[in-house]
Amino acid sequence: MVNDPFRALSHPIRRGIVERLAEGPATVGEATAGFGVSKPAISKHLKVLEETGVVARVVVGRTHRLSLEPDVLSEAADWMDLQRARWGRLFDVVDDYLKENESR
Amino acid sequence: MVNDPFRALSHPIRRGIVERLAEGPATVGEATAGFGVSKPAISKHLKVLEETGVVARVVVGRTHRLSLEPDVLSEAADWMDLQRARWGRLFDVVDDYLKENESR
DNA sequence: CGGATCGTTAACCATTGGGTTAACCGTAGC
DNA sequence: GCTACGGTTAACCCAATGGTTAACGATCCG
Repeated sequence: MVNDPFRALSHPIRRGIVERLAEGPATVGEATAGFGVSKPAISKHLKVLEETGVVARVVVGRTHRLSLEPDVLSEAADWMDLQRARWGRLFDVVDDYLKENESR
Repeated sequence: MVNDPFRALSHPIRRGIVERLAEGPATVGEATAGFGVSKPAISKHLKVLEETGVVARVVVGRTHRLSLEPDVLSEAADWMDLQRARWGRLFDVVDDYLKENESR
C-alpha cells in the first residue's frame, strides 16, 4: 500500500499535526508549535504526512500552508468503522467463547 | 502512549489479522494463514497486537485462541471519527483557501 | 544591501521493525 | 513412548524511523 494512512498516524506528533489541521489549514509553524522537537524532525513528519496523502502543501512566499486531504484519512476511518461494525456483532459471542474455553 | 492502536494497525499483516478476528475468534493458525511469512514473523505481529491491547489470547491446550479486544480499537475509531467530524465542517472552506492562495 | 525568518536538506547516529533460520516447549494422538 | 503439530524464543541481519546539529535557500523587510 503506497498511501498508508495508518503508517502516517502511527506517530503521536503526526496525529497532533492532523488534529490541528482538522480545525483548519495552517502554516508549518502554526501547525507544529509546541511538540518539543527540532525543525528538521518536524520537516520529516510533514514529509510522511504529505507522501501518504494525508496533508497537502501550498507554498506561499517563504511559508508553507498545510491543509488536510480528507480522502486518505477517510479511507482509514471507513476501514475502522467497518471493522467495528463487524466485531460489534460479536460482543456477547466473545464472552461465551472465552467462558467456554476456560471451562475446558 | 502505551496502548497505541495506530502503531498496531500500521502494518498490513496486522490489519489483516484484525480483519479476520473481526469475523470472530480464531486460532493463530486460522487467523494468520496465507500471509506468506514465517511463523516467527507472525508470532511477533501477534505480540504487538496483544501488547497494544488489540487482541486477547487464551491458551487452550497447544493452540492459542485469539479474539479482538474492542476497547482499544474503538478508541482509535473514535479518534478518527472525531477528526473526520471536525474536518468535515471545512470542506468548502479548504477549496476557497487554496484558490485564494493560488491567486496570490 | 543585509539581517531576520520560515522551512528544508545533508550527514550522521541510535533504536526499532520486520524478516530469516534453528532450536525449543507443550500437548495430542497413535 | 514417540512422533507430529501448534506456536514461541533466541540469535541474527538489514532497512527504516526518529532524532540531532550544521548548513543552506528563499523570501520579507528595514
